[in-house]
Amino acid sequence: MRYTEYLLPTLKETPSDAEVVSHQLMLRAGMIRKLAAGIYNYLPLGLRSIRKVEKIIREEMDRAGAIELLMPMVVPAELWEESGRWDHYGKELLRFSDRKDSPFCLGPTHEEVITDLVRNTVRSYRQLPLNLYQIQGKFRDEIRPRFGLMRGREFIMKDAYSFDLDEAGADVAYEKMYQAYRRIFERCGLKFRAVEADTGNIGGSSSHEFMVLAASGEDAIVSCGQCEYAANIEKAEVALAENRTPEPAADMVKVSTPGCKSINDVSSFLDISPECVVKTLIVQTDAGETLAVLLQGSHELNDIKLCRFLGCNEVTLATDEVVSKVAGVLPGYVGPVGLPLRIIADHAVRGMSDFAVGANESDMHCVGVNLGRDFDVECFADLRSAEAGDICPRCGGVLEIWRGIEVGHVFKLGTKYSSALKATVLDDNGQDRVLFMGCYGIGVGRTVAAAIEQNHDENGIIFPLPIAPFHVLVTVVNPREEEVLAAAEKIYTELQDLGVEVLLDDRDERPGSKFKDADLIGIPLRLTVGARGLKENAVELQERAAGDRRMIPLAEVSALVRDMVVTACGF
RNA sequence: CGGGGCGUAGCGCAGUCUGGUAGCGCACCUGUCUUGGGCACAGGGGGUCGGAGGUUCGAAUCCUCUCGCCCCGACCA
Repeated sequence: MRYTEYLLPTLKETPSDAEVVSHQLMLRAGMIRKLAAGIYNYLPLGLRSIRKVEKIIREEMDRAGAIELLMPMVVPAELWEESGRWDHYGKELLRFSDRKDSPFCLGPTHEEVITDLVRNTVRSYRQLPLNLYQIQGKFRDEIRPRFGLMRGREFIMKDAYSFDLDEAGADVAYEKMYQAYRRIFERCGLKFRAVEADTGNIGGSSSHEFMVLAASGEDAIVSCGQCEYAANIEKAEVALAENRTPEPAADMVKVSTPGCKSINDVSSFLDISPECVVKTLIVQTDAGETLAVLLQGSHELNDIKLCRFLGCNEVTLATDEVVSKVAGVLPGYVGPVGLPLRIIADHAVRGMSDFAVGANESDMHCVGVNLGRDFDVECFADLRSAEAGDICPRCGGVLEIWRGIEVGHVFKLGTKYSSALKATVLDDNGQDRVLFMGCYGIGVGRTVAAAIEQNHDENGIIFPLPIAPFHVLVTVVNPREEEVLAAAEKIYTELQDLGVEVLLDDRDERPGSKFKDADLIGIPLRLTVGARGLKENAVELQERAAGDRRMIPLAEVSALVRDMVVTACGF
């Protein structure tokens, strides 16, 4: 492709409404343009990158035995009513009526449609297992679209749905998808982790998220330095410590702690470590219960674990007013001794003795407090979030914390949709059997955005070769010099004949502008053809990632570049 | 949906408080010049100041309503 015949509108300045780097760079590199909140045009350069990801996905899905189809984006309401989600999905589901006033929605996900298709077309267990996928535009009327392609309202998604006769079959399908996903993100050239995830409200028993590691990621994940264990922080288990309760050595004493409302205040005022303080959090559930949760001072409450433990949907920290009413004191001085509430505690508290707690009196704490002697708790549970340095719950190694961007998610759905929509087949005994399903999603645009989030510098994007819009950029230093232009065009043609995707910057611009644009759009390999090098019969090769430059003889350059491309993405 | 902020040329912004001929940088067009890290000079085009109503001799500026967009929270690929 010749730059002068292409549409590649780069921006020198950063548009003010773009907050995160990937969004800024995609705008500046001329990959996307916004049409409305959360809705984007994919410009030629951006589309090329997206198509690369799609191609890798297709190849790996096909390899794993999945079959591509395409479902409509517009879905009749009756299917959603049948699954019960028409009433439960909320405003994210964009609803509208056709000219006959029949209700429809734009599909934000396609469990209903695929299940309907399968129940109408698959009759026998002999047609199973089946895994159907599509790559399609989705629409979710997000409350708050943001960060460009990272969280748009309209977005491109690969969604796959597996159908099996029984749970064991579904497990096999799940494992195949898990492995396919690993290959997909490896082939994209991304650093990622597959983590155990909370199943959220889609339901189902087991689930993994695929997280592209990036400092700006919205999710925190933990992974073990020694073994394969990795999990979303929402779900990461905390290994049980030895938990022998040391014998109390001190008497409980009330001490004055004026103005000490936080754990840090208390521990530094009393000159003890935060690990010797127990914090008492008053929480309220959506079921209307108010209770106290005890944690070691330095630990963080994990409200998802707490919800799961309590069997409720939501917990919130009680307001100052509520705390005053139930504990008789403002937050900061609440403690378990004499507290007239249900009290549960994190496992770590079980191993503590002679600790400090709030005294349920303003500006007062108690020290030398001990479980069992001074107060009791109803039970112990895993209620805190894992931290860097914690012991791995699987192998005893040390846990690390990373930040990640969720680009893929695999779920075991069980029979939730198949039973709601009565998707059954006959088994070998002629009996109706409800299908076991799995669903598997990848955000295609988000994967490109995450790749940029993970791979950029102050000058622009640094594309991993397998998903770069072009493999190589050939910069013509001065296209007005005939020998220079001719040499560049020769390389351009040679490379194309070798199957290399090349962008020829033949613009009559100053070299500086072209180099700046080259850095911005992040094509991994760059050849600079100028009079200076041609005198030596050579061109300069620069890798965007490493930045170092070397001169390559004209006669060798095309083959060398082809080899580099083949090595990186094996086309 | 709750809280905060912004709409002035394609992009980035000033001007708004204190009403008085709509500006700057970049980009764009023409010409000359220049060509290994966003040249230089000269000339030029481009705006119903988000929209509607109001106050006023006069509104980008003050008032009312409205639309759009961004940021912080709960949701998700």
